[in-house]
Amino acid sequence: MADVFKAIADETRRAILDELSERDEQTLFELCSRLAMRHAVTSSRQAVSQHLDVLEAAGLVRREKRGRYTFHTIDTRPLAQIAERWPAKEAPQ
Amino acid sequence: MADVFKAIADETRRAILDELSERDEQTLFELCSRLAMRHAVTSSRQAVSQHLDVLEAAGLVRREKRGRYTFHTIDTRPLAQIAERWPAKEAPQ
DNA sequence: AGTATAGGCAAGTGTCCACTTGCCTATCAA
DNA sequence: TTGATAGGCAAGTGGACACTTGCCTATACT
Repeated sequence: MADVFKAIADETRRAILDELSERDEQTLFELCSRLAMRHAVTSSRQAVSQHLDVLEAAGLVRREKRGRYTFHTIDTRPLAQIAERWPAKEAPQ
Repeated sequence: MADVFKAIADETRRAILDELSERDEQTLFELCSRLAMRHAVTSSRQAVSQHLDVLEAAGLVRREKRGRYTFHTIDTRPLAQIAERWPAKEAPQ
């Protein structure tokens, strides 16, 4: 669970989640080009790949290999637990 | 908003939010002793104070000074926006 | 006035981490 | 089978940040 907090602490990884949230099942190269064009992310392919390692370790992204392509899918379930950990108070003044 | 992600990336700061979520309106010294006893946090007073600076900058903690005491209050509202940013998909398989 | 309590300010240190660089492997098309 | 595409592996580097240390200020109590 601590991995989830570390994962979303980085701006580039949040942009990756944004992008995967718009369009799922992207390959690494696809992600790189779309991040550059639509999210002003200039990171290299290796940098994005390392970010995907972190996101996968946190359970926020799943990888599925088919032939020479690896598709990436977002999994938002770990994020739901964050708001549940510190519940809103009953009566805001 | 980026400050919120940075703020909750740290284990000690999450423990501070846990503690304030259980008991609000604590002073710095009160927080330090309760963190040590109940959350196994061994950080110094200065360390906790610096963490509270970060939490305040993120809008997650408010400070209120009365006399020689400063009381700390949790504000969970910024956390609600996290789950909203990456909405859950409609039909999980 | 003097002392204890509650807390702030600021410089220094060590560690983690994002990113780069260079090279290697695997799959597919001609 | 040669080349292009898609991606992995690993070492090195620079900067951000959590934490300490030392000293200072302010409020309250006797």
